This record gives sequence, C-alpha cells and structure tokens, in this order.
Amino acid sequence: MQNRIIFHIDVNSAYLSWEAVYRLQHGEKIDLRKIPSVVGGDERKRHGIVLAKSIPAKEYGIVTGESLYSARQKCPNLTIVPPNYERYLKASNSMLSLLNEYSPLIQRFSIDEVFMDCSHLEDNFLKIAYEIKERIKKELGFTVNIGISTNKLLAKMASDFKKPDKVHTLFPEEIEEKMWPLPVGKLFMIGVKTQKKLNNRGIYTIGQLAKLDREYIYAWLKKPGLLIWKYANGIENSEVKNTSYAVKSIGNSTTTSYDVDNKKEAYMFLLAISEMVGMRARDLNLSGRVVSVSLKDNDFFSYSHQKKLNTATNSTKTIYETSKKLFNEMWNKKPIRRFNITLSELSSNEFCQLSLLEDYDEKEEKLNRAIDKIRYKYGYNSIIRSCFLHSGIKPVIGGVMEEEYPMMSSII
DNA sequence: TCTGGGGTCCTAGGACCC
DNA sequence: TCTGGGGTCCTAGGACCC
Repeated sequence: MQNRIIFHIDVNSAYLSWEAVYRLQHGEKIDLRKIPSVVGGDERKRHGIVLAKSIPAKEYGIVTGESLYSARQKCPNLTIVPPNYERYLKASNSMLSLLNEYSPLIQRFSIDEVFMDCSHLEDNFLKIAYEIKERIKKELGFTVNIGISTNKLLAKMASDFKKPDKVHTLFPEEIEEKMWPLPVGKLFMIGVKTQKKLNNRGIYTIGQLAKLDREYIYAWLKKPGLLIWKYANGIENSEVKNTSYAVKSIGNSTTTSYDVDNKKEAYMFLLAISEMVGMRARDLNLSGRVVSVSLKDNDFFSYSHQKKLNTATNSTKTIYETSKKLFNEMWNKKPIRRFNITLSELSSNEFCQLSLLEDYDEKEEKLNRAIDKIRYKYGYNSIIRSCFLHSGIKPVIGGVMEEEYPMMSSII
C-alpha cells in the first residue's frame, strides 16, 4: 500500500484532438488544434454547446459547456465541428491498449482519462512516463498530460498543471510548493458553489483550505467538506480499480428540438427514452427498483419525481407506465425542454427474477429481448412502434451511438 | 439558432414504527 | 397533562465529475 506510484493520463482537449487527428489522416490540411476551433453540438436541435476547445480558442476565453452562440461572440471566426462519439471511443480504446503494455492495473475514469498503478516501475517511472507520452504522440497522433504521485487525487491534480504534452509529478513533499498556492476552485470536487462559499469566508487557495481545522470544516460543510479538506492535504487512498465495477444507475435524457407543451407528445418522448433505458438494463442483465423522471422547463428549471417499485424491473412497459404516472403527478403544464428517465437501485437479474414476481411477464420479456436483438443488429430504427410513424420523434432516444439507420423494416 | 448527456454521492424532511 | 427520541425508509433536490 505504501509507496505506490500512480499515473493519471489525460488526453489534451480530447474530442478536439481526436477530431483533428482524424481529419488530418483523411486529407484535411488544417490542424484544428492550431486554429480557434471547438467541437460543438447541433444548434438546430438545441444541443449547441462547446464540448471541447482548441488552445487558440481557449485564448479567446471560450470555456467547455458554454453556448456556441456565446463562443461565437467571443471569437467571430470560430471553426465549429460536430462531434463523432464512435470515432472518439476508438481513439480512446487505442490509447487503452497501448497503456495495457505498461501496467495490468488500469482504471478508465472517463473516455479521456485513465489511472494506472505503476508501482512496479520503481525508479524508472519518470522515464516510462515520457516514453508513454511520446509513443501516444507518435503512434496515435495526439498528446497527453501525465500526472504522477502516490495516490489518484494527487496524480490527477498533477496532470492538470501546464498543458499540453507534459509530464508532472506531485509527490506529498511537493504539495506545499505546487498545489497549495493554486486557487481553491482548482481542487478536484470543488465546483462553483463550494468555491463561492469558501471565498465568502476568506478562503482563496488550496493551502488555506488545507490549514483549516478539521472539525470546523466538517461542522460547516459536512461530508463533502471533510472530503475536500482531505484532498487539500493530499489525503486519498482509493485503489486503482481494474475490473469494471457495478453500475449504480442507468439513465437517458434528451433535450427536445422544440418545447413540448402537450401530454401526447410528452408520452412519446417518455416511451422513446424508456425503450433505451430498458434495452440497456436488459443488455447488462440488470433490473432496477426505482424509476425517476426529471423534467426541465423552458426556463431551465429542473424538477423530478421518483417511484420505488415493489419489484425490480427492466421491462420497457413497466418503465414507461411508471414514467407516465410520475409525469402526470408532477407536470405543471409549463412547456418542457428536456426529459430524463433513470433506473436505479439496480440488482442482477438472477436475484430478482427467480422469486415469484407478480408483475413479471415472461412473454413481454421474450418480446423485449427479441426486439433488442434486432435493434443491436440492424439499428435502433429497424423496428419501431407504430405511434412513432410520421411523428417526427425518434422511436428510441439516448445513448452516444447516434448513428442514424435509414432502414425501417418493421413496426411494433 | 443561447445554454448536452452520462453519471455518483450526499442531505434534509416527512412518514412510520417502537 | 402541551407535545420524547431513536431508527429506517422514501422522496426531492443539489453538488460534483467528465
């Protein structure tokens, strides 16, 4: 446990770099990384936000998550390219297999971040870190930052130092010099809300937070307070989790391209999302006991209701019927901008479906499975419910694999 | 043509029980 | 006769991450 060496590998402007590499490989002359550019969603679908930015775009003050409209105000000749998640997943996978050559203990933290336990490298860790960085650049075409320390938190903080294409260490003895002078908002798990609270009490740097009295911060900000206080002091000892650990919830959502103001259409969106949530749960052999519906109105106000069922389910029908009930008890008639359905309190199917379940419908289960199979093979739109015909609403909503399949062979 | 989608964890209040 | 105090479950909402 002591003297671990942990790497945190972070792809620089991931989506944008991957997009740039792909385009260069396919004959494009301009490197998106060298001009003010962003990867952004489709504004016509009201998905118009910045997903990733180039360093020149960053110099205009453009930040991830802001609207493309506002990004364009900051930089009128901004180049905007649409995302392609399948492409990014491939790039991410290539990086993972390269990293696998260096350590068997790898945790994929997100599509563009990886933790690696490199304790076995002993004194060679720095040399290997540079080797990994250079190999990714040469063989895969994009750059990464690598942060190195004795735990995941410090490694992650280190990889966030100067970018791009850098290796940084942040060992416990370097905390005071390298981490404590940073603004408190830079610390992992301190967002805008907490930063404001801290600033209001005169705490501006990570060092100031670190030196607070432990009981004081706990009494004030409870568990999250204790967590950030520990982080500020470099205290964190979680394992690099190699195996894919249990998923806790399965949810899908969509921002509609127009405000929805009637029940009939709202139901269709709920059904299309239920299809995806159910399909994903069945695919993972999981069932959930809690169904939650969350709505966002056209003033961006979000509210939610949830229902705990008597027995866990992964049936599209049950998820849909429950969502409808929840929708009816909560909707205040304000036009809706976004729908979300989440299935949680998940358990493995073996546990819940062995017992006698009053609501368990074997015929429906078989039908769902058969439809899933067809959809995985021929695309989400290969088999659809008739109510979606000519509706202009996608029959299955959610997920990152947004490939549009033109074929439409069957109607349910 | 202004503001996505996928998650995790925590808190506070009310119901209910003893 | 003026109203305790735990514990658990459920729900709504909020904070954070990429």
